[in-house]
Amino acid sequence: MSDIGSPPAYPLDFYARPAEVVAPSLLGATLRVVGRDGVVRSGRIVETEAYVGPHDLACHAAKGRTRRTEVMFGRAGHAYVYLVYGLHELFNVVTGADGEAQAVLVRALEPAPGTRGLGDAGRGDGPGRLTRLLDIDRRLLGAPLDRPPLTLHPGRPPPRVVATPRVGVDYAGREWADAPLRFVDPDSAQLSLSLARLGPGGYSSRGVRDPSRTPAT
DNA sequence: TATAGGATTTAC
DNA sequence: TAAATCCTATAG
Repeated sequence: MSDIGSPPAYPLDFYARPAEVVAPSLLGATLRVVGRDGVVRSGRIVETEAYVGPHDLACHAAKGRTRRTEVMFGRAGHAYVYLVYGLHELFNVVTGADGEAQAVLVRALEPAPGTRGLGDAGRGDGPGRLTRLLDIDRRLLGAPLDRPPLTLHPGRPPPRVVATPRVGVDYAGREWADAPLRFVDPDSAQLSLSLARLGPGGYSSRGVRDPSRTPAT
């Protein structure tokens, strides 16, 4: 099998940096999966979130080291996949030094031409949608990202990157709920939430509190 | 053992 | 606006 047309996968030490550094650097990268049916599916990442460790109250590692979060406390560059709401598999990459328990959640990607899911899954604009599209589930928990069936490859970085608060973590308290740890390519049409353009170079995300306004209590 | 709630998506 | 659906964490 030839891999001509795509650069080699990132080495595992690429991920051994802080999550808030790795997360924006993954925008534009290509995530590739060999599905259970042997079909190769891939897409260009356009939205990520950083979960920076046990002190981050939105991070699963804040609950301590459990069987579910065990892989987060391990080596960078491995997959942390878990089930939310009893329905959706969410895909993360472990980052940072050993034991720091950080991860980057991949929230949206643009499907590569020809990439389609097993059923009718054809969209990549959401953390649950993209895993269904690429056939990612917990069978890949702990899998390294530098070899099949799961690989991440350098791609064309977006011209701009916008940071916003993370989605769905209001329970974590204001400090962590408001921290700008979500990174998006604002020029992509495949984001999990739409961005409203404010002006040249200025963006605000729907659902994101405007700092110039008084926060609702 | 029982119960509540979640890094979401979809349908009514 | 609520259901779908199951795993984890916490309480008893």
